[in-house]
Amino acid sequence: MSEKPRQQAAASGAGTPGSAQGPDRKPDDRKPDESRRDRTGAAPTRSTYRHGDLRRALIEAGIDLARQGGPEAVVLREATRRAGVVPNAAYRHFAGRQDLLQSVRSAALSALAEAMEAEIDKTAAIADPGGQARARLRAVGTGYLRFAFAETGLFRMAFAPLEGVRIAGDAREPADPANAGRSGLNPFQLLGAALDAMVEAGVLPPARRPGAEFLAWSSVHGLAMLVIDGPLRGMPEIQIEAVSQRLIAMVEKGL
Amino acid sequence: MSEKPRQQAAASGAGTPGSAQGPDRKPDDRKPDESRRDRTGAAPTRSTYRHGDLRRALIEAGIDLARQGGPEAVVLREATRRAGVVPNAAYRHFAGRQDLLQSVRSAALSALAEAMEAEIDKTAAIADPGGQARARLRAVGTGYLRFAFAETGLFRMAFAPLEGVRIAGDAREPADPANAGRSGLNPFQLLGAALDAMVEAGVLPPARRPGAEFLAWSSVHGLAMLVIDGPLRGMPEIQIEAVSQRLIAMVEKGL
DNA sequence: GGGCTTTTGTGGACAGCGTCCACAAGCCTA
DNA sequence: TAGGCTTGTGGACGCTGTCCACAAAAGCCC
Repeated sequence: MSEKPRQQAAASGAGTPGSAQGPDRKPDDRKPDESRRDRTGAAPTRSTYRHGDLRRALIEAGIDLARQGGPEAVVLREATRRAGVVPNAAYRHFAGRQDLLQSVRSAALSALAEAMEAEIDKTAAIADPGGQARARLRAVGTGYLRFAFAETGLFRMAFAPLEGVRIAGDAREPADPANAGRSGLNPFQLLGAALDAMVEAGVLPPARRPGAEFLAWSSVHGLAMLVIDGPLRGMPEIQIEAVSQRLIAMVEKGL
Repeated sequence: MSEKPRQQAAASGAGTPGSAQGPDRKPDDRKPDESRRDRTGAAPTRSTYRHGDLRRALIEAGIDLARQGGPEAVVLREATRRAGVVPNAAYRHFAGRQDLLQSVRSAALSALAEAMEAEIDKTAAIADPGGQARARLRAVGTGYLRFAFAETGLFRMAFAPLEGVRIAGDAREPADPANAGRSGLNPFQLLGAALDAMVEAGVLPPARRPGAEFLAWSSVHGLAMLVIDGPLRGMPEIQIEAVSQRLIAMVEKGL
């Protein structure tokens, strides 16, 4: 997993001390980004002074960085480097590093939502409504945990503290599309929807829904955190399914 | 404690751009630290070239920094500045920033354990063993959550990801005294002990203990995280007691 | 089309950070 | 008293985020 947090002064300067790519940085070595096509419809001109969609490129670079090093690996200068652009160019699209981070966070949250949706999709074939609703809740937990373990960097990015900003928004608030998966729901709304389905299918008493939501949120998120970098680190993935199974039992039995 | 807070790099450089305290840094403005007394037994000499207990001073500065800014606010140079020492001096006591952070983390963990113990102490007066055991578990949860909200910076410090280091150690492992409260137990061991007491008092079936531990860990920790910088941010503290109450009901009813 | 403004990227600079190296001051022991 | 060990100093390096002034491309209007 965490091999090398990448630069950031990390440990030793053993990697690339001075050389890097200092003086030979020319605008010509910029990679031919095709994303600018969609602006003019024509082929890109030879000159690449204008990047085309730098904002998106920076966010994608940030996601890549976050994927393999978490929030602290999202370094503004490195993102611009990958986009083939000078550091200051980022300030035309973001107020600063925090702003970039926030966009990367939204993307990470969206990725989490999609991972959960993928898991939910597998339950579509179940005919029995009650069984389907239960399987859906289980899928929510499984997707959440699987993502946390498979994409630890992105998961941490999704929940990094960031300058007094609320993360995913309350489940009762309208969803920010940037944080949502293809269904338009953010991760926590997906969980709420799963509980709604259980109530509707009659496998969860309505009176128990609020408490169940609370408990499910906390326990799934807490488990992920404890496993990722807490005392439970290194828990075998086989247990994930078992834990998700337990989750639904917990919710149904009430609290 | 801290005589001269100096200035703090904190957020942006917008505060004091240039001046700082450049050339007038003299060894004479170092505060007369009395901690070096215990080395010689005599009064400290006039010369303060030797600090006396720099390691401890740096950790304490780190705790102070973490308390009001979380892990990322623990800046090595600022810690040395507060200790009245040149940045490199830290390297005589710590391998680097990560190493300092780890020590600060241990201290934060210990503070958490002590906060929990303080809450536990309040339950000592209860006569009925079953009631006492239940109150103790409730106290564990309350103490954990209260600390998370009252000392958010330290709490985040306690659980910050740090170079592939396990945090509090497994509950089954021997306790690291540096992480423990006055009872010698770390936060998670305190929870385990509370569950043990419940089993012993006969209010928790032994077969349900493992699952209960899992659930209690995850839900309390997850709740704290979600409230601190997740979608639940800003939850009124009044609810904390209610949540702790729920926690015990949950554990007893099983999962 | 030519000249204007607006957008977007460049170049250079600054302070702060973590870290490394060589050296000096203090203390301890032979 | 001479040497050696520990601990703090001074100076440097490369990295970071951010600010400023300037230049290139694109859009707009006549």
